[in-house]
Amino acid sequence: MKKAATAALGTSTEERIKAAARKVFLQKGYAATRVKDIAQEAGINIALLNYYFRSKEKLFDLVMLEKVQQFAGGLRQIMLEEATSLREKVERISAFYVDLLLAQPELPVFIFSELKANPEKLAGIMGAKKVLLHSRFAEQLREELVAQHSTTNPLQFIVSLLGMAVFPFIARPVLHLVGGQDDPAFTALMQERKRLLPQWFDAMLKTA
Amino acid sequence: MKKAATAALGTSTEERIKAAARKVFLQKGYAATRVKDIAQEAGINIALLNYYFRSKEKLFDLVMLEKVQQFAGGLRQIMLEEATSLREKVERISAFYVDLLLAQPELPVFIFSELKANPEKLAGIMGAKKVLLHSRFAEQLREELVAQHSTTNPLQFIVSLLGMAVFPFIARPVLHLVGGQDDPAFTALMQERKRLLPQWFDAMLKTA
DNA sequence: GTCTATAAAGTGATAGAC
DNA sequence: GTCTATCACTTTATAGAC
Repeated sequence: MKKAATAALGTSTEERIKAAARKVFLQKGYAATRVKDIAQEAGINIALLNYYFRSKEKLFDLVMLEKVQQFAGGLRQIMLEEATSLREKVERISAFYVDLLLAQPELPVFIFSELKANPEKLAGIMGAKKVLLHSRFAEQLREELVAQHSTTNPLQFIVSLLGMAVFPFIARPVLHLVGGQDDPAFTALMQERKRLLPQWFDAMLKTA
Repeated sequence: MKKAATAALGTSTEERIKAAARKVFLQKGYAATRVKDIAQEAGINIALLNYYFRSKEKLFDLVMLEKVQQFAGGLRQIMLEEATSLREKVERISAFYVDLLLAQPELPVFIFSELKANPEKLAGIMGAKKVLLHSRFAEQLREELVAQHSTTNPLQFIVSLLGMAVFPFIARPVLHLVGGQDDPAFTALMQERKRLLPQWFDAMLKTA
């Protein structure tokens, strides 16, 4: 079988290795991951892993970039939208993180833990500065605060919203002490937050 | 100099190693830490480190336990208080985390990252289940929600409050893209949150 | 208590056969 | 493309001198 043909399928060796890398890196982080574990998970050996990706670090960089884009890309897109209202943006951000993180609960700890270990590697995450300060979302927030005669920094609201959306997944091991390991209750709580967060955000805005 | 006399000072060898371990483990996490780095930081060698603490893991366990107690102990104490009002508890929790995490910004990522790597090691963090469900704070929250004719799970509010308090420090590398590395602005923002969080928490409670 | 030297095992990466 | 064998290096821990 030729390279191209194999790669076109969902199960090319290269893709199997990448999938294994995603799983192991997200579970253990870069430093605790052994290349052997990835190879084993992919059903191949270390030599082949290096044949495809040259080194552990290069393979990690691929995964890290992909995960940062998943985590921040959706947020960025929503915050930059020109047409949607402030309220709708908040609803979409809440739903985005609940859905994303129910599917990949390990994502936040992975992202922030590896980001701290390598602050330079992703310097200026997708124009984070612009998004946080000068996105349409930030503008709308400023407008709303002016209308409420509030002088509070809009960043305070953005950080709080993201904290409410993301933190439960970071503290998940603790929350699982209440309700067991598989925990359908946890999922239900998170789903309910799609409704709660926008409602709360509104109320916070009105405390000028 | 005798053991006791030396240990009584703030700079006994044992304490110097522990201090170095705190610094390096918090900065890099368990897996990425090299015992050599700790020894170097303490101005001694690996043999002496093992003479005092037997192994890297045992030394780590000491640090981890200490940090978990710092992080969760203060919260636990506040939440269990019988006398203080709900509002005052929220104020104290907000101030507690702002002060603690301004002094040790690396604490949250360290705690949750290592907790995920070792969920069993700290099974039942200081009676987390009791604190989250049956503390005086949880009771007061339930009472308040009943008064508001709300059926929302009190846990939703607790998780949100902690998220708003802790998350900014987890996302600190990103927030530092706005404002520079030393960033007095970050400190000011966090200080302001001592006032904002209780105010917001009140408003959230009233959205029944 | 503290050090030097070294053991013992692990780890990432490559050479070379098929 | 994929494997086995192996290298070069790191890392934790200990033995033993002082």
